[in-house]
Parts: sequence; structure tokens; C-alpha cells
Amino acid sequence: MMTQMPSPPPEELVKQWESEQKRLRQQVVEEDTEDWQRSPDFSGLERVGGVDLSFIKGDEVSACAQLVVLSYPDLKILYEDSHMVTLTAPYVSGFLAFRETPFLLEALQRLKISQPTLMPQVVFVDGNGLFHYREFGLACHLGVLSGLPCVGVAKNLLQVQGVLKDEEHQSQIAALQKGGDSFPLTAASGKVLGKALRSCDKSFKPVYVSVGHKISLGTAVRLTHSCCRHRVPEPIRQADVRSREYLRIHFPATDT
DNA sequence: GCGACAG
DNA sequence: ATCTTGTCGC
Repeated sequence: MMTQMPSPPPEELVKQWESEQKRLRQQVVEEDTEDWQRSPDFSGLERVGGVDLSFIKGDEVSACAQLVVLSYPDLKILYEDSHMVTLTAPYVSGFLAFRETPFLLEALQRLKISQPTLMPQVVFVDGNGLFHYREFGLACHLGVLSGLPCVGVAKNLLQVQGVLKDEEHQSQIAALQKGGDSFPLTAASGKVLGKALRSCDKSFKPVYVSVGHKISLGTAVRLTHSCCRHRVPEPIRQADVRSREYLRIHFPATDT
């Protein structure tokens, strides 16, 4: 198998993307805006969404865009949409949104047209929100462009604004006693950009939660914990499982 | 030159 | 993101 060198991202495009993030960043709402967010048990919350994209192994541009809506607090599937898409933007760390957002917005649009009453009241996004180089990750991008409350949940720590994954970070992880415990991810500026959360008792590796849009960090962390049966919150996990299942069925692995 | 690099 | 089997445990 011949290896393919990753094509360098056009610096001109990256500059354009940076200014776009800077512009949209101003529209992020970092506070709770919904009544259910103020409730101790999230009374009034009935539908939580999850989005994800899964890829075919050797293909850089074909992917299955997935949107799921689960009931709350039962976390049962209410809606599912798997849709093959052709990506145009390359993956560049810090600019994930330009690669994925268009297709996630399309999925939300299809839902709005076909089953408007099932529109989620909050969407869990596979990736960071404010915990980002310019405080505008995928969860913020999707939140601002859709107008929906969004929570960013990353499975791996991104070293940004002075946040490091050093021995200190490791010791803080070791100090998390049970599901729901967390510690802040503080930028050099002093601002708390997100929190490392032990999402459930059985999981020791934390997930990194940050504000996407229209929700406070404290609420985002509390809600994420309440949606975790496994390490990854159920909406994102279901979106991941179902999108990969779709690819397995429609694009079976080829031998030779 | 070396390390980092959400998905 | 994807490459990858079995294995240990509930």
C-alpha cells in the first residue's frame, strides 16, 4: 500500500478560517438560557441530541453524518438519521468545525422539516467548545450557527492556552474519586475554559467538557454526567455506534 | 530539530 | 477519524 503525504493546509484558507472564528466567537452565549437548565433535576428537559461523523478507513472524504435524539432522562432513541456526505475541507487541528459543521447543520435541517417536534433541546458534540485555541471549537460553531444549546465533549485533552497534560494533570485525574467529580482546565489568563470530568464510576479516563453555546459550564458538566452510562455521554455514543453500523452495512470491507 | 496535533 | 483479537468481567 503506497503512503500518501498529508497535503499542507493552504495558509490563506487557514487565515480566513481564523477570522471567521474570531467573528463568530462574539456570538457565543456562555450562560444558561433555558428554564430546564436551572432545575436541579433538569425538569423540563425531554430531548437530548448527539452528532458525529464516521469515516471509511481508506477514504478521506466519504463519511456518514449522524444525528440522534434521545429521550431524557430515559436516554431512549427517539430519532435517528444516517446520511452519507462528501467532505470538502481537510482536517486541521483547531479548525475541525469547517470540516464537519455544514453536514451537522444539514442533519438538523432535515429533522426540522420532517419531525420538528423532535428537535433536541441541547446537542452533545464530539469535540471541544470554548476549550479551544481561540475559544471557538466545533461545539461553539454548531451552537452559534444552529442557535441550539450545545455541549462540547472531547475524549482527548487538547493542550491549549497553557493547559498541559503533564504529571500535574495526571495527578489531578488520579484524584477524581467517583463519577461526577471534576477539575477545572484553566487558561494562562485565569479563565476556566472547561473541566475534566470522570463521567461515570467505571471510567477512569476523564472526558473534557466545555461550553458550546447557551449553557453554563457548571450546567454542561452536570448534564454530561447525567447522560453517561459509559465514559462517553449516551447521545454521542449512540451517534458513533449507529454511524459506524451504517458504514459497516452499506460499505462492507473489501479484501484484496 | 523536536513535540504537539479535538475528529 | 481508522488500523485491530482476544480477553476479563458483569
